[in-house]
Amino acid sequence: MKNSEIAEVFENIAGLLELKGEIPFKIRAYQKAARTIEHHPVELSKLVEESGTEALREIPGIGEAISKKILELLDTGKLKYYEELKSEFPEGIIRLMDVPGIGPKTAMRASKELGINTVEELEKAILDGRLASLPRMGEKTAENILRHIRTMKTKDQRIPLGQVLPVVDDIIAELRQRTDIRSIEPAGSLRRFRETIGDIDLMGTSDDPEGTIRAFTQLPQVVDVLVMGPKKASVVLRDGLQVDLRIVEDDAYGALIQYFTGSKQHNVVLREWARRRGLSLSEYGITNLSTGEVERFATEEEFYKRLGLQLIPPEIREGGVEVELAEKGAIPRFVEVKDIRGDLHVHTKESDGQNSLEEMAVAARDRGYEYIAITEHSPGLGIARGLSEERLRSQIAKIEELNRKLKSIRILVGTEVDIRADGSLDYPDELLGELDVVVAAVHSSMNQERAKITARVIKAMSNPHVDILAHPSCRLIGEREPVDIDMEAVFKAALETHTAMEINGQPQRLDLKDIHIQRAKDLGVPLVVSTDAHSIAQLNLMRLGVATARRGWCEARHILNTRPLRELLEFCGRNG
DNA sequence: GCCGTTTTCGGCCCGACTGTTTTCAGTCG
Repeated sequence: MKNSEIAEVFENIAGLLELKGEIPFKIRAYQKAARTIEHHPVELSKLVEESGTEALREIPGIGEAISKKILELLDTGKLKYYEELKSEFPEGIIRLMDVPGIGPKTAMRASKELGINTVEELEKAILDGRLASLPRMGEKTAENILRHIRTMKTKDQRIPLGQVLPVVDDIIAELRQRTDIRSIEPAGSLRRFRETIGDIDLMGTSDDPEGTIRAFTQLPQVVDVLVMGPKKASVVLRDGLQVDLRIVEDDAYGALIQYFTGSKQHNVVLREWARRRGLSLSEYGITNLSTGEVERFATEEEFYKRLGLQLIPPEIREGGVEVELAEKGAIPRFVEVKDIRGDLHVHTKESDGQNSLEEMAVAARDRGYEYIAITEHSPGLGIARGLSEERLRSQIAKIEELNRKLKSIRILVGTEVDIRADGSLDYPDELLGELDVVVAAVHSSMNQERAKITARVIKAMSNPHVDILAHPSCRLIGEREPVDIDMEAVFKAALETHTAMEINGQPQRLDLKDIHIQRAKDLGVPLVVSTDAHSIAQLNLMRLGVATARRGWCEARHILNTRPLRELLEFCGRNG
């Protein structure tokens, strides 16, 4: 049983306990365990297999009772406690609580008194006025719930990060132009670079909050203003995205951005931690519980510092071990975009890219890179104008010529060679041997069963010419599920065959994903961060790839393309 | 149900909003 499935069971148990009216702390314990398991970098089945059943207890938030339940789930695929709990309630009732505005109390009353157990039945009961007749319910509440049901139906809940970033950049640029806003930055899951985003949260400081808020609600891309007060507004953009802007006073900025960056779980852990030390945290500052005195903070750094903690990078604020480590000063400096010395996966016009070879190389040079690998598709990918052997040979010649011309950057001859269904590669070994960098990737037969696709990919990695496995899971966020591959086996093969795993910065890919990156890093698997750019502009996706690496706790030393050219070529088995 | 530089028992994050109530329950982030 996978971690995500185990987490779902505990999430559901928490929901059922809420309906039952259990004490909130028990409910929170299950919720916390679910979150922790969901973000755990190692499959618990592997963990138990390799380190024994006791290893579960080491995970924070997992004690005796929950570890027993995990073992039962791993052994039998079922959990007696969960089955019994489910049987106490009508089927499907916890889904009612997915509707904003419906909590456990309302869900129970609706079910008991009105026989409502699905969202459809709920909608009907609102329309014929039955819901409003319940105690503490009224016309207005019912109407709001109905509105939420309708938006749930039309709106995709979460949007891929990459779609949101350019929108945010635009808004920030316009606000800077039109108002006297001083600092402005995103908070929330956007600042943490989660792979999908719900709403956009922006925070800033300004001498004229009201004027700034007004200008914000009047931006051309705004179609609807939901809330507008003196310090805060919520608007809806043309594409349906909701954006909140909050203007705060300078000396409150630190505590507020900390609070709104989250994650929720991180804040809970941080507040529990502070409470044990006699401090109470809120979005306004830090209260000393014995004196009642409140301290305010202009920056987040000061806020964490007052708690005796390192500044915790937003990317890892998930409510795991980060607070504990920050206390010991044990959070390392994570990789940054400026550490990256080159991009190892880009396309040009020759295959399915938009810019010429020289344009890409010059753009890379202008970014300050030392090297860039041109990695076109191979012939098997006809749809992407994959290069025939002859065309690849002629590209090698062109690159050699360009290398003589452009002095300050080294263009590496590469390929993104297709891994065929049987694990063989789409170019002969002899030709692959002439290249500086060989990136291999799966682009077809993605629904092969687990054992088959795992063996296929490992076979390709075992080819001595292959240096990097690109987008290992092949997922497209919100569009295509990852292939069913044994990632742990792939990582072990990577160690044996000296193959690097790619962290692909394309917004719909972000592949490897955060928890796999963390696991690969812990195992010592070499990693690269690449953009898979199909245009000059996409070279900027490096920031997404790097943020994803940071979510996997990577330092520069874990990332191959932070190394100088000579070391990189050594890894690839070339001598420069 | 979890956890321990106050505790192996008795705590457990904090504040705001909304609509329904006449002082607050329920929900949310």
